[in-house]
Amino acid sequence: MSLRFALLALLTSRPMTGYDVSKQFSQSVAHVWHAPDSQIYPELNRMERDGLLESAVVPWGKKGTKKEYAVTEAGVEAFREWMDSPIEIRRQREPAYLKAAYLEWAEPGAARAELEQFRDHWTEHLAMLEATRATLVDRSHPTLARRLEHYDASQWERIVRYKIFAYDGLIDQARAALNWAERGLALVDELEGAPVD
Amino acid sequence: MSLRFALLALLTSRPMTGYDVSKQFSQSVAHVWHAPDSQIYPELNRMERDGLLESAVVPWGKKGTKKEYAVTEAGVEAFREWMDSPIEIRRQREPAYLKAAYLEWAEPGAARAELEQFRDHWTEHLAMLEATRATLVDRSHPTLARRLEHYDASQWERIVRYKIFAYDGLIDQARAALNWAERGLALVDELEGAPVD
DNA sequence: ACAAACTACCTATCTCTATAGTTAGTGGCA
DNA sequence: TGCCACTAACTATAGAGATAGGTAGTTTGT
Repeated sequence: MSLRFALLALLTSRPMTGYDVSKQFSQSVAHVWHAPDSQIYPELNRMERDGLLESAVVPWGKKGTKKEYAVTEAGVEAFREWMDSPIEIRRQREPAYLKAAYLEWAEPGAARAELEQFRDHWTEHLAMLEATRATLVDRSHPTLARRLEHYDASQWERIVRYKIFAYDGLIDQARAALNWAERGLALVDELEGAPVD
Repeated sequence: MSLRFALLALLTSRPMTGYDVSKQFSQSVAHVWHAPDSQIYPELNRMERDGLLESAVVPWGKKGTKKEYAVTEAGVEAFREWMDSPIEIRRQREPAYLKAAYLEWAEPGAARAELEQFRDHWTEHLAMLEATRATLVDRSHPTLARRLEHYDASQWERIVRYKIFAYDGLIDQARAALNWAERGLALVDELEGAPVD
């Protein structure tokens, strides 16, 4: 159900076509709620059917058209209602930690490769999060900039601080994961002997 | 797909009935990979069909019977193969962080309630993880104790250290989440004014 | 003039998850 | 004897999500 609200969150910044949504999504909301375009298009349709969005057909080139979605009053209301209702707690589901608990079954080389892959993934992810956070701090983030236009300047600080707060949480998680992977690599070296090469 | 391997991991400690699995599961493997019994029973059947498990019918009381599952050679092989293959990276999907990014839409009271609920959940979860970690350190964890029986004492240290390592990672994540929630509550107070009460 | 890359918008299928049941025997106790 | 909690093992169903396609028009470069 969160996908619906992730899309509403994005569309409150400005009306967009499905294609825009699926592109913008991967650069912002997807950092907290990933979804592929094959989920986005049908969900936009359902949201229009449910009255949360309304669409206008916009010409594109000579023959082409595209559909631009805008959030309706009902959509804003639904989003606000979701924001004010308690969050669902997600259950732990982490293949990396599952594997870590049974690492005595793995070949030392495979154990090392896993942890390195995990470390590299989080290193990259962390860099992306920090870069995005920086564009929030200096307000150059395109979606944020568009969003602030609807508000009085007195509200800007408040809006930006919440977004930075969310990224700070993601960055903490990424740092913790990274640090854990490093310790894991040291542990494998200690228990299995340093790699022979 | 990880459920299958989570079950295999648990069943390598000793043969169990479906019921035992679903009970033990919630106290150990579920900390890294949660699943309800309605997923466990059908998956055990499929695993038997695929030759990873074999079952023996055991009498229970006067008329009752139960089915005890044991991991087959093929099951051990499949588990080892999974352990040696690269992990799938999970995509971010965190409703709490999604909401946090748009907290300017929430009523201050609702924002506080969310963060308090999140904090309380992680406080409780952290306590459970730390308690479980302690039973690994002193080797009183029942599943661990049964598992160690199959191994030479020289291997015990190695096996236990990996399990503690996994819990250390989970504990780090829980601490980071908790700390983030506390900072969030302070931020709400700063931006929306302290609660009137 | 043509290809390649990009914009736009889906569809199909399979698996995974969540939620909420059902049926039946066991063991204890009042 | 009846009741209740527990053990045991599912089933049914709907919705979410992953993966892998497809089709058609547009823009840009050669």
